[in-house]
Amino acid sequence: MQKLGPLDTAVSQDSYECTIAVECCVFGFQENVLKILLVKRSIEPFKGHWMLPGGAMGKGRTLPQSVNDVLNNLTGIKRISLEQVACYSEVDRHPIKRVVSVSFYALIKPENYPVIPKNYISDISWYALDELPRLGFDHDRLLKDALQKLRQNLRDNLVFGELLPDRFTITELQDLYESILGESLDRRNFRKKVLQMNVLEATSEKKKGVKGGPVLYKLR
Amino acid sequence: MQKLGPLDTAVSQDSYECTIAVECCVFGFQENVLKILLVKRSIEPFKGHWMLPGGAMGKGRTLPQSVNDVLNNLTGIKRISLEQVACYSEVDRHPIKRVVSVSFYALIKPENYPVIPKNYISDISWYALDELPRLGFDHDRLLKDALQKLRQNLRDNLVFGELLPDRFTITELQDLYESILGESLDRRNFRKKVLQMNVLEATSEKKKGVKGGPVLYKLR
DNA sequence: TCAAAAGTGTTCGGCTTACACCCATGA
DNA sequence: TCATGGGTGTAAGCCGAACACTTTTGA
Repeated sequence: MQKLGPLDTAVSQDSYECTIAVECCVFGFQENVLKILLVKRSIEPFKGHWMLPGGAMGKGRTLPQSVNDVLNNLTGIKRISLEQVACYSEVDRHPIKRVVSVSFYALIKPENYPVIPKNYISDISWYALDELPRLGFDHDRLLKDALQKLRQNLRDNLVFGELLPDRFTITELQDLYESILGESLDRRNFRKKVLQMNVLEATSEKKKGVKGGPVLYKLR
Repeated sequence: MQKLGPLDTAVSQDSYECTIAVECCVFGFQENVLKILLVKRSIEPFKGHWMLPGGAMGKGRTLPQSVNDVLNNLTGIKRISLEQVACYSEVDRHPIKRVVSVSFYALIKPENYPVIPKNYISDISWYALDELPRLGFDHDRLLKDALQKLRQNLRDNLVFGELLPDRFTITELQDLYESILGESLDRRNFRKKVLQMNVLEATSEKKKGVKGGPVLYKLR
């Protein structure tokens, strides 16, 4: 076993310090499919590769704050809420230096957050999950883990963040669920289930421009 | 919003670096109750306080490796397997310097891992969960989160690590479950459930010295 | 022999699944 | 008017919860 640097988190002066990065899987729902926000790097390493937006934790900033900082600095997205996924510490996960990353996911409505590539990002785009490019670093794995966590949370809780507009039909909600879970669900059973959760409230409006004239719901 | 130190995890030379610590909730099952291994600090800050064993990540070491390093250096425990719980990044969680901690939990048989206080640890002890002292730093919270994760994993998977001896009775297994979950379970339902999971195998032996002569089981 | 723990089966209710027809609306 | 999607109910199977008596063993 390797000799430890510091035995104590409190007092040792010779602590080995290391860059902590945050990486964020920003999920959005667009054209009826679940998408993930990717950015293209214009610098080495992994120049020209698509990847999850990420960057170093700021001094005096917590990890969730840093995710917001990073997103704002790379994509223009501001103040979104996040869920922690996991921490990645393999020594060689970054080709140049040691970086420990903490990954997060977020659920947003793309139409509320116009994105622009900033700083070293040359391109930015929402990708459907089944049309993903190969990602830089170990972000394929990070994305896989985040999606799994999202699915788990969705099954447990019915939290769909702010992926839908304020008023939505049950079919739209079902499309969202199917898109996230990657499986199709029975219409009647789905309706029964979400209605008896008692979190939806029917409005008096109906959705126009679609056959059948479905009732619009809102969150209670 | 605060200016970011580095915008890029890859190239910037001026990255803000910070100590990463690991903290470990080592659970054991002793005298029929779930216990947690605590150590008493002999140095400031929190001198004289009980806390979870923890320490800085080592250079060139992953987080799980570092947990093992730290445990070995503080308690003598070697090579146990770990589950990641969460990452804690509040700026003031350490009174002297900035530390980001990643917490883990582990399940071991205390009789297999004799513990001794080493380095700056003045005392070490297994505590029942309902007799806990107040812990130093934010370890009360870390422990609470770890216990919740352990319970969740237990409900999902039937994984009880190596908390039990090789041969055990179903009642012993049930005692373990009740102790971890903090609730009592119906004997018949519990038996049915674990047996139909098909992970237990009855041996031809019966446990001696206990009334009723229960059959000993082992993991399949 | 008696006290304590082991071992065993059934019933009930709720939840999930599967499934088909009529209605409202836009084209 | 017709094609599309919206809206609805019921039956079957599965799972978890509740519950009592007999058997085995140690004391």
